[in-house]
Amino acid sequence: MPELPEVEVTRQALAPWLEGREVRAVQVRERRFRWPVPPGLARQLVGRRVQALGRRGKYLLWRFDHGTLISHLGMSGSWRVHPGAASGAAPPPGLHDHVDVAVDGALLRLTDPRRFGALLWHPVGAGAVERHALLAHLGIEPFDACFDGDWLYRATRGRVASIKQVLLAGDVVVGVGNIYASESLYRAGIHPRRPARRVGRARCALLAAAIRAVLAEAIEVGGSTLRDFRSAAGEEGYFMIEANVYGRAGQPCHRCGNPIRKLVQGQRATYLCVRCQR
DNA sequence: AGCTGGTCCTGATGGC
DNA sequence: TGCCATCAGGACCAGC
Repeated sequence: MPELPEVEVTRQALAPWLEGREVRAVQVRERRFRWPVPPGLARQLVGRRVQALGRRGKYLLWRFDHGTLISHLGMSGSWRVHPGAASGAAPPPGLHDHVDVAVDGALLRLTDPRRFGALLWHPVGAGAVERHALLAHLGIEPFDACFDGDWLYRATRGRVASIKQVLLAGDVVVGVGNIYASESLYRAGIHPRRPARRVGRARCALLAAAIRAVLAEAIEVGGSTLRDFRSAAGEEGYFMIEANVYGRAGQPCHRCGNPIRKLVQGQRATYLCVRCQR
C-alpha cells in the first residue's frame, strides 16, 4: 500500500495510539522480511514508552528514548489498529499477520503478504537514526519549505536518466512512487522519458508544485489510488482518488481527449498523454 | 503467464 | 584515458 501518502495517513492514524504509550508485548510470528526482524526485538521494546511517531520518506519511525524502530511497508505492508485489545482479545492472526505490538489500550498488527517491508531496530548508541544506511541518502521531503523548482533544478543537473526514473530513485525528493510519478508528470506537462537534466527551470517549478499538490491531495482524502487500501482502522471502501493517467490506457485524456498511452520504464508501467506531455 | 504499491544491491556505463 | 557518480537490471514475494 505504500507511497508517501499512504504512509503518512498510516502515521496519522497510529500516532494517537502510540505516542506516550508503553509497549506491553511484542510477538513476531514471521521474521523473514526484506531483512530479518532482529531477534530480541521484544526485549528491546517491552516496558518502553513511544515518544513520537515520525516519518522519513516512506519509513515510519517509532521514536523511543533508547532508540528508533524503523518500519517500511514495502509493496504490500500495512499496520492495523485494534483498539482496546490486549494481545489475547485481538482477532486471531491471519496468514500474513506477521507482527503484533501491544501497547496500553491497543494492539497494532503488521500485515505484509509479500514481505518486501522491513522492521529494524536502531539503538541510540548507533547515532542519529537519520544517518542510518537506509535513510542517509534519501532526498528532500516534498513538504520541506526548501523543496521548490530551484531545488529540483539544481538536483537534477547531470542526471542523464529519465525524469520519471530520477523521481522514483528517491535521492532527489522522497515519497514519489510509481502512481504519483505518472500523475505528477502529467500535471506538469512533462514527458516521463525526458532526460532529467533536460527539464528546464520553469518546468522544474511546475513539477515541484505538481508533486506537492498530488501528494497533499492524496493525504487529504486519506489514502490512495490503490485497489486494496484499507485504513488503519480497517475500514473498507476508502475514498479513491481519480487518477488522471494511471491505469487509464486507451481512455481519453481529461485535458485534450487524446487516448492515454502506457509505456514501460525500468520494468514499471508509466502512463501519459503524448499530446499534453513533452 | 504476466501484472501489481518499493528499493537495495551488483556490475556496467558514461560524462566530465 | 580514467575516475567515480550514475545507471540498468535482478532480486525479494504473494495474490489476482
